Amino acid sequence: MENLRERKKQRTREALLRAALELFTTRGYERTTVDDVVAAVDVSQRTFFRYFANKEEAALAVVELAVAHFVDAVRARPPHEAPMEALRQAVVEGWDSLNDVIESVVPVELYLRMYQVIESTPVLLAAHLRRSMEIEEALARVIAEREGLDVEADLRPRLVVAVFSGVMRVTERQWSTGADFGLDAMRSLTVSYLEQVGPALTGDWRTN
Amino acid sequence: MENLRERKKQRTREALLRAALELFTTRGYERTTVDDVVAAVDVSQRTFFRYFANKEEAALAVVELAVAHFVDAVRARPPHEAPMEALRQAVVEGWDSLNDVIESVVPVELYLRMYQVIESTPVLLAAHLRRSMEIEEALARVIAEREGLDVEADLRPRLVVAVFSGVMRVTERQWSTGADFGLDAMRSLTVSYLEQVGPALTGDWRTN
DNA sequence: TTGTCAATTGTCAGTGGCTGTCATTAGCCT
DNA sequence: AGGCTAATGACAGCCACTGACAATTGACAA
Repeated sequence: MENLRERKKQRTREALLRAALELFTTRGYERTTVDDVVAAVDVSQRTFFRYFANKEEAALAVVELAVAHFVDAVRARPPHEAPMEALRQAVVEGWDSLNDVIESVVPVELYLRMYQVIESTPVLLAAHLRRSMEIEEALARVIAEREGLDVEADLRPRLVVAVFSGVMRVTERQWSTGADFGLDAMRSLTVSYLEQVGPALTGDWRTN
Repeated sequence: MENLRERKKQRTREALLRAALELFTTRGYERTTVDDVVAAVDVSQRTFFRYFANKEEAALAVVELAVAHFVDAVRARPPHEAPMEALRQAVVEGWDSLNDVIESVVPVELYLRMYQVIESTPVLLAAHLRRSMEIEEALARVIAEREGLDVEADLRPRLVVAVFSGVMRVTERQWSTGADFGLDAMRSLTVSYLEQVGPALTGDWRTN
C-alpha cells in the first residue's frame, strides 16, 4: 500500500465487496445483479470482473478469509499432536482470533449473515463445497508432512481430513439453520459434534 | 409409455441426453453449447430447457441414476446391521447390479467418461457435491429410521453418513484420476479405503 | 372421421453473467 | 512537463436461461 495507485485499488475492491455483501444479504444473491453492485460503487461492470472472477467469488470472499485462518491454525499446531487432535484444536482455538480477523475487513455480523445466504443459495453452496474440497487437499498435505508421509502413497492423510471435514460440514449446516447463530454457538456445536464421532462409528448405538 | 405422446417425450429426452453426453465427453462440457446439443437432435433450444432445468442437469443425469440405485441398496439392507456396515455393504454389493442399471440407459463406457468430465470440470464438480449433500440428508433419515431415532435430536445418523460420504468422495477422486478406471477398480478401491478409516482416526499412526 | 381440447413444441424478444478489444484516463517516474 | 504504464470505461458480442404467445400434434369423444 505504498502507492496511491495501490491504495485506490484496495479501496475499490473493498467498496465492491462491501456493496456486494450488503446487497446479497438484504436483497438476496440471485436477485442482486452485478449491475446493482457496480451502481452502488459507481464503477463500470467491467471493473467488477477485473477484481472478481465472477459473482460467486465476491460472495465467498469473506469465507475464504476464515478458511485461510483455519489452515494457518492447523499449520501452527505442535507436531506431536495426533492428526485428528491437531485439526480439532485448530478449529476450537482458531475461533478466538477469528473474530478479529474478520472484523478487520467487514463487520462480523455481515459475515454471519452472508454465511446464511451461502448455505441457503444452491449455486453458492455448490461453489462453497467445491472450494472446501480444495482446502481438504491442502490440509491433507499439511498432515502428511507433519507425519512424514507421502500423500499419494498413504491413504490416511486424505482420510482423516475427509472425515474431519465431513463432520465440520454437518456442524456448519446445523449451525446455519439453528436458532443460536453466533461464533460462540459454533464453537460449542463443533465440540459436541466431534465428541460424537467416535460413538457414531462404533456398531453398538443401543448400548449408550 | 402408454401413449404415443409419452413415448415421443421419452425418446426426445433420451436423444437429448445421449447427444449431450456424447458432446460433453468429446468436446468438453464448457466448450459445448446448448445450441450444439439441440442442433444434434434437431429440436429448439427451448425444448432442451423444458426437459432439463439447466445444462448441468443433463450432465449429471446419469450419475443421478447410480446414486438412486445406491440409496435403494441401503434401504434394502437387513435392519440388524450396524449403520456403517449397512452403508459399506450397500456400496460393495450395489456395484454388481449397477452395470445393468446404467447400461439400460446409456453405454457404461459413456457413463465412465462422463464421470471423469464431472470431476475435472469445476462447475460440474460443484453441482455434484451439492447434490451429494442432499443425498447425505436422505441417507441420514434412512439410517435414523432403521435405528428408531429422530434425525433432528440424535447427531449420530448425520455423522455416520457424513463420515462415510467423506471417505467415498476421496475414493471417487482417487478413482477418477487413477489409471484403472473401471467399475471393478472402483469396488476394490472402496473396500481398501473403508478399511483404512479406522487406522486413520486412531492417534498412533507410527505403530503400524 | 372429424372436430375439439389439451399437451408439446417453436419462435421471438429479452435479461443477466461474462469476455475481448480498444480508446481514455490517471498515477508514476525522470 | 512529458512519456510510460497501469487502471478504467465504453462497446460489442456470446451463452445460459426465461416468459409469452403462436403453431403444431396427439388424444378422445361425438
